[in-house]
Amino acid sequence: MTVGRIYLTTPIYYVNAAPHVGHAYTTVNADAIARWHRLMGDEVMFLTGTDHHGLKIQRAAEAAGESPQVWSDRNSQAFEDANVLLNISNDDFIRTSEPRHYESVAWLLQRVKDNGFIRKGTYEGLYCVGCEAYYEPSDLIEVNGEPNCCPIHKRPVEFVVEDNYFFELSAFEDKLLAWLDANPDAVTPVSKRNEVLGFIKSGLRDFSISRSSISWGIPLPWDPEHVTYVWFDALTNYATAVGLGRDQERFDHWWPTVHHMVGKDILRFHCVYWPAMLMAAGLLPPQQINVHGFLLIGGEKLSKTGFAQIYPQDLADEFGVDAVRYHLLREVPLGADGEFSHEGVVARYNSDLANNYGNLVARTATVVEKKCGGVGPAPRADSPLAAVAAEVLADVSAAWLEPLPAKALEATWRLIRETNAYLEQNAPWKADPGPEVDAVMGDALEALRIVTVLTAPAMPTICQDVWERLGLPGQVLDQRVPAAAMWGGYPGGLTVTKGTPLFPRK
RNA sequence: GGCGGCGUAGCUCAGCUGGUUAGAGCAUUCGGCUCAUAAUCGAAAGGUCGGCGGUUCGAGCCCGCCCGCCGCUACCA
Repeated sequence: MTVGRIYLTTPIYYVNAAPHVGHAYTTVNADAIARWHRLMGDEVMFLTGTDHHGLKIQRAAEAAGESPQVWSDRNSQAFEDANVLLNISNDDFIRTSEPRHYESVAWLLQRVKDNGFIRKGTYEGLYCVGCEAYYEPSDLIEVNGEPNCCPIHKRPVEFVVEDNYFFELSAFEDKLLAWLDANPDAVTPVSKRNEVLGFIKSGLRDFSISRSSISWGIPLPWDPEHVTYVWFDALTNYATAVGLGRDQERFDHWWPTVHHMVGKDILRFHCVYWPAMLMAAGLLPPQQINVHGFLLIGGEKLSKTGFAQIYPQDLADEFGVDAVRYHLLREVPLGADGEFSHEGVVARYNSDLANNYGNLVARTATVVEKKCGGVGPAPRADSPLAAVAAEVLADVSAAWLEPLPAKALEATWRLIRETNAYLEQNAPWKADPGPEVDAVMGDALEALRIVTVLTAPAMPTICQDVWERLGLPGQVLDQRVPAAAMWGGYPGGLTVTKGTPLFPRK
């Protein structure tokens, strides 16, 4: 299966907090998928970025005595730094405070309004002056016998009526259901798709898209007294980056090949609001939205266990960037929540990386050195490993496209295990140098070559290292699957280098 | 309350439209090997497939009830 062209996104991260493993989880998964598609020869655009608007940012900036622009841009840099650290291959990095985004948001809003899906209305709510925010009655608490108090400021909220513009989400129930019905894979995994369906079927209500009480945001084109409130601002970033309203040709090139990678907390906005907004503008909804769960530490959501936060830099210092990437991709499959622990990282690092992959490279190189004069022989066309490799390639390819990186890596490791067993069975270290030993070692080298191609999206740097140890020229990332992962690609006659352990045991 | 999902070896999980002795990885035990990062290979052990009842020639997979756990139930980024 070839996709041909794909536009991948991560959410834009709110610059209110520093990047942690949760962000890394989403971003690394999206990155590996993007790299897999490049390996397939697909034309790929991969976007990530940061969300700069909203009251929290405005407040935090004020508290710091800075403009929201300066404050948010500085915090945004931390996310760019994290991307560099984690070897993220994004083609663009968007900030919602950029002029291009203001242009695209204004264009989209005007278009939706012209199509008749934005109306003026009044937003009535319980407003806390201290928070400058509205609350739902269920959020309020009782303080000293006084009901309806703000949970933060512990004082009564006020009933306020504010002029707002509303997006007529209610007009899109049928269209959204029809879209999901016609595109069973539009939302993955199925459990999340069901949630979306349930939500839509329960009835959709229009939502407010503007605020006149906030100044840090994008003004509405037809009423500059209001700034855009959340949805049209944040979600539109995906369209901004490919030129919505500014470069029609470019936009048409990439839309709607877009695949969004999002956490389950923002599922509804991406699977209901966003498609409806696009439809309202006469545009097509996203091709796919991949919803993942949360990393848990001791059963608790990462972001809520403040003291227990783990930062990518610390993990990278201890295990190396590629090992961290591998772990994030392999340990918790996309979809459900999963436990993240230091012990878990160590265990998987030792078993998968040090004992299996790293050690296979080491033992193979040593035997080639001792029995083949350090020159890697060519594999046999009819090697028993050839059939395994073919199955693995098929499984791995399918898994990356689901997309389930964890499943893809698990399938890849099968070839590593089979190769270790193959070496055991043939025990080339016992035999005298000759055609038999050459054949076995050629097979092992070929299996390693294939494993390394298939693993490159997950661990680009280590795999390039292995690529060179095998004596192969060029860049592993320049290889193209499936051709480059088919049996028989190792030419033989190349100098094999052992080198130091790729993954020293912990 | 409503809607949805989950509960399978010590741990993390696979098990498509029901069909011979229920699978994988890790962990454990035993044995082999010694090329390798005390890595690796083989074998074994380990499960009343949450419980009860039903449909069926036959159910982990279908139906009903029960127990336990979780998610969503909107303008919070």
